[in-house]
Amino acid sequence: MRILLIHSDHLKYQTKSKTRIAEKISEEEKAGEFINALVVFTAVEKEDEAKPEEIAENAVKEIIDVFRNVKAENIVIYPYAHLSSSLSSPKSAKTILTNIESKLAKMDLPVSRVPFGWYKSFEVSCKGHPLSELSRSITPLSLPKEEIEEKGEKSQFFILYNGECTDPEQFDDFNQDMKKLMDYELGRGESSGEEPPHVKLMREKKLADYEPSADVGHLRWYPKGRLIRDLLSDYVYTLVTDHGAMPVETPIMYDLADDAIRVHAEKFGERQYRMGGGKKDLMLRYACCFGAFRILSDSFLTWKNLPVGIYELSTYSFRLEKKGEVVGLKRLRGFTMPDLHTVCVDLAQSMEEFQKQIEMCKKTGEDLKVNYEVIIRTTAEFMQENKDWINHAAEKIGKPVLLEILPERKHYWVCKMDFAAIDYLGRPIENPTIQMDVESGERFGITYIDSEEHDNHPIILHCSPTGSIERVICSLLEKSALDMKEKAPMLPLWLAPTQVRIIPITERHLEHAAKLARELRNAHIRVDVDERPETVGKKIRSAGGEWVPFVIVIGDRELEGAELTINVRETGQKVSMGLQELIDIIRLETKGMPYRPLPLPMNISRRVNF
RNA sequence: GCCUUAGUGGCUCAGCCGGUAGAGCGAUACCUUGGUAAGGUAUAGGCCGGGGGUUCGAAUCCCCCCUAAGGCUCCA
Repeated sequence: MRILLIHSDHLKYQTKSKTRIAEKISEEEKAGEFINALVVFTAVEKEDEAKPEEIAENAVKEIIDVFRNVKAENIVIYPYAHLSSSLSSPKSAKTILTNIESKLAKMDLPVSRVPFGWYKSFEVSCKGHPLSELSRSITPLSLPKEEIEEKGEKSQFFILYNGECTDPEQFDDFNQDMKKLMDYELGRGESSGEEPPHVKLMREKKLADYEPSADVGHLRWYPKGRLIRDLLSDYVYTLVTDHGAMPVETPIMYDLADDAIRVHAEKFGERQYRMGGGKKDLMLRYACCFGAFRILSDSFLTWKNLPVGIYELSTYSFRLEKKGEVVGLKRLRGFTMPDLHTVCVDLAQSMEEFQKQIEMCKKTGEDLKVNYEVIIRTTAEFMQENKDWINHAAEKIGKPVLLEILPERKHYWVCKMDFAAIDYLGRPIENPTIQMDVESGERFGITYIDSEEHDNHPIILHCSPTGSIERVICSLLEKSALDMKEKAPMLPLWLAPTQVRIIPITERHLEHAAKLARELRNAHIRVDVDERPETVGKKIRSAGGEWVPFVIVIGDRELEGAELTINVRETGQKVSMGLQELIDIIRLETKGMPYRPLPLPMNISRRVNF
């Protein structure tokens, strides 16, 4: 918001004609005169819409401050659009201006407001002393931090284990990761000041890199990284469709003129990308909720349909995170999140579905070989009424779970469960999540017909069974950095860009190498051939650097016999076996996991060095 | 966003109390036809992040900006 403050001897105005957005006024409001008045010319801006309350409060503070300083007798709020080129909607402007007026009136200050949306003539005579002309930009940020945080009491934390609810201070049967998670949640994590290793790894392994020509927190993905993303996408797709969800795809931007969209968007405050462009004020989605809810509210749902899940992978979701918070794959401004929304008839059904989704989230940890620690967050009220259910949820995890109890409901959910991997530096990477949403059904006008033919608003579960794709890759890389202390780091076999590398010793072994490669490729194994004229030692080393799980050297011996010598990265051993045996081993280990072919030239010498 | 630190060939870094721009890896070429984690030789490659200032002279000193990392805070 921009304001221009003029300390005037007098202000006179007269309304002339209405504009399209004029407010209704009484006869006596059509003209006015004020003596010794502080005139506040005010333009409400687009960005103010996110935090109207804070803006009004800050404006009031600023006005009172100047008012007392100049010792005026009146305050006049004067809507004056010409102070800004990025105006808010007239509706928000009226709301904010009225709000400022009533706040000042409540403090018994002599305040008046000139009508909004009229063409007016006016006369103002400025006193001309040093403080008589001031301009200010009002932002929600100028509100001191402590005052924002004052609202709401603090959460309480407990450890849930074996049906017991214990004070974290009293509990000592922790695994290391849970201890780290708890320290972090309770705000007593210590930091070593190191860089998270995944950032170096994602670049070194040519998976992804920063893109300086985009905004902060948007990445470029190289073929190997893109392959891993695609495999993970395939994985989640199969997982959720196996659970009965229906995939959809929805737009990435939404019109803020829709009230439901705007209110849901405001949950994110300033962390949104806004777009102008034409007459519409648009936001970029920060999750798939918007599109999913719009589909659901336009659908005809009956109790017989429910529970029903719709699924979308958000390539991309956008969140305008603070610059200093954006890091590698852990925190981005553009990210890809699997997002499942499950519509349930009531709390009871959503609680039942919730338990199934816990199983699903747990399974992703097993399939990805990532250890999750779990936090259940709930409102005090929900906890009170559903103790057994929460205990049951915690028991499913099979190890101690952190429980956060919030005194009041601050968000759209009453209960959520977060699964976090612990990174190399001992900090959580929040991955899968399940949330029980009691608000959006009503807000988005989503209804279903129950068996008595009444319309009802459903409870909606939000679930991301893996968390964002980027964070999954982040967890995998962080884990491999931890592994590095003890053994050769690697990705799960089904995600390894190259699963088998063949190294021919000399030119005369090339043909045989190519033949083996063809056979492996036909067996749906990602295989490549390092036919560069380098020494065997060097090629072995370079395969090691790429974390290739199986390496086969082809020389005269292999030309003669059927047995191959295979370097197995996992064990660090050289094993002798036939080709079919290798194929069987790989098939067994990647069973049930998605496959995509190698997205790179099979010959190493033809590869681009990104 | 704020505070701290950093930015030098594609990558990792040295040079930084001012005086001709350095190394290793990688790349390219040639030699080597080599059996399990770097074979040899040569060559190319730089607006020293950008802009301004001080100076006879700036990668080096000063100011502003950009980008990155760490911390604060919030999240998937």
